[in-house]
Amino acid sequence: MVMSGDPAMNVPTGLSRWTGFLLARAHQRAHALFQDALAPLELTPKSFGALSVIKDRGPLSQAALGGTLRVDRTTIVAVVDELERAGYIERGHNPADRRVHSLGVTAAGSDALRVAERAAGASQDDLLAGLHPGEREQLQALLARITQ
Amino acid sequence: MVMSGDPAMNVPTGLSRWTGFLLARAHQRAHALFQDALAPLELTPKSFGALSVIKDRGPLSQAALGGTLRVDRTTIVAVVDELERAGYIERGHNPADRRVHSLGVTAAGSDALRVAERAAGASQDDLLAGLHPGEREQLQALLARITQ
DNA sequence: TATTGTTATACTCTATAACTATA
DNA sequence: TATAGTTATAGAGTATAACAATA
Repeated sequence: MVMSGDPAMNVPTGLSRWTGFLLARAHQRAHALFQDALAPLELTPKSFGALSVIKDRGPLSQAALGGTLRVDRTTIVAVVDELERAGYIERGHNPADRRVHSLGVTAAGSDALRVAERAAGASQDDLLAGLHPGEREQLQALLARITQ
Repeated sequence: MVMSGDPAMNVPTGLSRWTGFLLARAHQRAHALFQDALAPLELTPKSFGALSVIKDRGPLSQAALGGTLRVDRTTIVAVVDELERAGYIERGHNPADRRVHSLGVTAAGSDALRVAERAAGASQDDLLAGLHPGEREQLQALLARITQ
């Protein structure tokens, strides 16, 4: 009962059999939608992810944040700078180890995250507009299972 | 009967609800596997895609190739250079319009594509190792439907 | 005037190397 | 010695601008 084929010619016919190409296209679209949805909040998909992790797991170090997001610690610096400049997070001190920055969300960051999550949700609805609720869950579950 | 949740903690918990983040992770993994599989053949995921399109739709112009792959025509130049240098394609002439290059696959390119497709298939099996055949088809079909 | 292919250039993203301050 | 954060730098990847040839 599963339909294969090339429903909308979205991907060059011969390439449509490669999951990698479909993933590339789907990701490209998701990223663009996400980016547009978050832009008014001074957030990028990456900084939104960082803010979300800091809110969930904070206070945590920049190294821990980078490890969670799988981003190099040198790349994390700019992301944290950006979030701090926007007033969404603070670089606190860790009395137990004065090398580390203890990242925590501010009240403004918490508010921004709530708004951003609504915007992200709307962009996700846009991305998944063609799928029924059950199909969205299926896709979500299948993707989770091929993610290393 | 659909299972949601976070089967393997592959994505930071709070982020696992965002399809975009799962797509980013899945694409990142697929790209790495694809790249490794194709490297011995002097092919990248992008040049493999180009070779595949030229084989399927050739002879065609660089502009047409770029349009199909959604890659800027200035970016296509290097991809075509690379494939030509490897001896996989030829830049032919179009008598009807002397501006365009008529791209066609060589015999060596055809052979390389066959080998590359086997390698790509193996890397795809790797990517989808955790999914049953029916689930692979489901994922494929669902991805095709959110691809613009 | 518009289009094809090309080059030069710039911009984004990200990692490596090297530094400091701590441990 | 090793680690956290930082900076400078370099390498991909890709787009914009400008050009020659051709339509």
